[in-house]
Amino acid sequence: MAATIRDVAKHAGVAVSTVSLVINHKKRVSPQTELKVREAIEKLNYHPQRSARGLVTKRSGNFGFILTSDHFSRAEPFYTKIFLGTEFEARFHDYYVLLTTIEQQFSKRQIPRFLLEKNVDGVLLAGTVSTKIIEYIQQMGLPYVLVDYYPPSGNHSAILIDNCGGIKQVVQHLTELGHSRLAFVGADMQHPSMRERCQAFREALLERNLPVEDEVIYCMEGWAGAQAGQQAVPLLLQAKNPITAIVAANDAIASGVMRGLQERNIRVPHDIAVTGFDDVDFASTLQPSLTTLHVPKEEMGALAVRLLTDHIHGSVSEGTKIVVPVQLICRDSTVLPRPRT
Amino acid sequence: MAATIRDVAKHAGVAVSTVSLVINHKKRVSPQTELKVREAIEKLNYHPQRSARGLVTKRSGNFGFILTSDHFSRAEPFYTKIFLGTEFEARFHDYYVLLTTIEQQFSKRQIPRFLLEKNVDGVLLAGTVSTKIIEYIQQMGLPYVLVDYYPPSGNHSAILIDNCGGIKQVVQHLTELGHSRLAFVGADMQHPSMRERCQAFREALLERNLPVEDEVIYCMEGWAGAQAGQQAVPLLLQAKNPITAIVAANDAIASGVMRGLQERNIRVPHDIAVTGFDDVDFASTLQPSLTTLHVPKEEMGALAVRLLTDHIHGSVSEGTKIVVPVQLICRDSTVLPRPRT
DNA sequence: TTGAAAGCGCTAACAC
DNA sequence: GTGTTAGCGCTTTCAA
Repeated sequence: MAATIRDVAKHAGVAVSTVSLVINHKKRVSPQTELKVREAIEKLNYHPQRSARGLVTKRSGNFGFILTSDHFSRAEPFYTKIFLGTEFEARFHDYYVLLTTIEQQFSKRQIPRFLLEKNVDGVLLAGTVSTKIIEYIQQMGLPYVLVDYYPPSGNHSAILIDNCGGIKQVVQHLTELGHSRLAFVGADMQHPSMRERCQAFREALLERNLPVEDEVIYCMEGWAGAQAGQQAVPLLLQAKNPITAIVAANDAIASGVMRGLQERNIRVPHDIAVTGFDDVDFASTLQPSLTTLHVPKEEMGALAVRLLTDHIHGSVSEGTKIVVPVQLICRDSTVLPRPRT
Repeated sequence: MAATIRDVAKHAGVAVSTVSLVINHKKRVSPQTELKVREAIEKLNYHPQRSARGLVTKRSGNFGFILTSDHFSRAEPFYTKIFLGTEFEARFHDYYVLLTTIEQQFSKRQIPRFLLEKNVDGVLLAGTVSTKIIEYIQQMGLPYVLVDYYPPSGNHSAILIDNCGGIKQVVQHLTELGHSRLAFVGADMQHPSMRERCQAFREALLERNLPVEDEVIYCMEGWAGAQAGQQAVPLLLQAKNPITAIVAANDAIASGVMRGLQERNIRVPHDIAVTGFDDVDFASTLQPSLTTLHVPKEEMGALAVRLLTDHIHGSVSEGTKIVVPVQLICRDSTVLPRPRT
C-alpha cells in the first residue's frame, strides 16, 4: 500500500496539516520542518492522491475537450491535431485532457459525463458545438474556451483562425502569378470559418478591382470534403469567362477539385491553379503538391489550454479572443516546378 | 451548488446508504424505495462525484495511455489512430483515457503523474516502452495491456499485428504479378514489429524457393522514416541481379523508396514495384498510390481497452495475446492502373 | 509556525 | 430492506 499523508507526518514527526502546507507551497513553514517533511516524502515516495485532494479542493486536475462527433470522424486530421496540441500543453500545466464527442444537436441525455461528475476544471470546445452546451457550461460556472468556432451571439473566449488574412494572401499570390479569373469553392456554410473564407474571397477580389461573379463562387451544400470540390468542377467549367485559378475553402475540397480537373485532363497548375486552406498532412503528398495556408493546429490547441489556465487563475478577462495567423505555403499546384537540370 | 447524496436521501426520505445502493445497482432495495430514490435523483439532477467515489472505492474511472515520445512525434499518424481507438472504446466502458509520453529510457523522475497520483485503473502501453516502466506498473498491481510491442521477456497481455502474415501476403501478391527479384527495406530494428517483418520476408522467400540475398535486404540504422527508404535506393540499385520489386517495412519507408526511385527517373510500378505496411492516411494520396497492408489501428486501440477491462473484471487471464490480421490493399505502386477508356 | 479537528461526498460494514 | 456510522486521504479553518 502506498504511503499516505499520515505516514509522512508520522515519519517526519509533524502534524498532517504541516505536511499539507509543505506540499502546497503555502510558505508558512520553517526551513527545518520543511526539510524534515521533504525527506520523509522522498523516503516514502509519497504522492498525494488525486481523488482525495479533489474531494476537498473541488479541483480535478482535468480539462474536458468537447467536439461534435461529425467533425471528429470527418475532419479528423484537423481537429485531432488541435486535440493533441491541448494534450501536450495541458500536461505541462499538470492537467490531463478528457476527450468526448457530442452530437451536433444538444440533448440533456448526452451531456458529457465529465461535466456531470464534476471531473473537469475547465472545458475546451472545438468546431460547431451547440449553443446549448455552451450555456450549460456557463451555468456550471466552469471556464471554457472555444477553438475554431464562434457562435452568432454571446461573448466568449476563443482561439480563432485568421481566415480573412489567409484568403487574402492566397489571392495576392495568385494575382502575382498573373491570374485574374479566380473562382472559389466552399462548403459547410454552417461553420463560421467557412463563411469567413468565402466572404474574405469576395472582399479580396473587390480590393483588387477584380470582378466578383457569383457563377464562379460556389458554396456547396453539406460537408466540406473532397466530394464537394469534385462536384464543383463541372459547374466552374461552365463559366462564360474561363477561370484560371480555383481557391478552395480547405484542403479536402481542393483535393476534390484537383481530382475533378484531372479527370477532365485539365492540368494543374498549367491550365488551372488550385489552392487549399489548413495544410493538413496530405496536402504535401497530393500530386501536384498543394499550395495552401498553414494553420498551426497543435499551436491552437496549446494556446487554448493556456487561455483556459489563465482564466482559472483569473489573469485574463472573459471574452478574450486570440486570432492565430496563417502562412502561405507555395507548392506545385500554383507554381510550376522547375524542370530538373 | 450541485446536489449531494444527502440531498437526495433527504428528498426521498431514506438513508444515504440506500441511495448509494440504488446508484450502484446493488439490488437489495424494494421497488417502491428505488422509485422514490430515482425520482429524487431525477428531480435534483444528481450525479455522484467522481473524486468522492474514487476516494473510497480506489477507482478513478481513468485509463492511462503511455507512449514513448519518440513514437508520438515521429510516427504520429500510426499511434494517434491507436490512441483515438482507445478513447472511443474507453468512453463506451465509462472510462476516460489520460495520455502521456515518456522518454525511451526509464527514469524515476518521469514516471507518469497519473501513476503516482493513483489516477488510473489500468494502463495501455504502445510502442517500444522501457521494460522498467512495465515492471513498475506490475509492482503497483495495475492491470496493463501492451499495444504493438512485446518485450524480449516476460508474460504480458498484448495486442499485436500479424506482421508475418502481412509480409507473406505482400510477397505472394508480388510473385503473382511475376516478380521474382524482391528486395526489402526495414529500419529501427529495436522495434519487434520491424524485426518480425524483416524475418518474415526472408521466410516468405524461402517458402517460395526464391533466393535470399543479403545485398537486397536492408535494415537501415535509425528511425523508420522516409529518409531510411530514400537512402536505401542507391544501395539496392547496386545489386548484381537487378531487382523488380521493393518491399518496405512500413509506409513511411516506402514513400522514401518511391522518392528515391523517382529522382532517378525509375518508374513505379513500371520498372520497380513498391509496397508498404500500415496503410497510414497518406498511402492512398501518394503518387502512385501505395500498395500496402492495412493495419486496423483504431480497432487495435479498441481491442486493447476491451482486453484491459476484461482484466479488471478478471474475466481473462494475464498474458493474453491478440494478434490482429492485416489486409492487403492493392494500389498503383504494384499494379498498373488501367488506362481510361 | 505548528497541531488538532472538522469535513469534503461517497461507499461499505454492520446493526436493526 | 433500510438506517447508522466509520472512514477513504486530503485541505483548511481555528487554536495554541
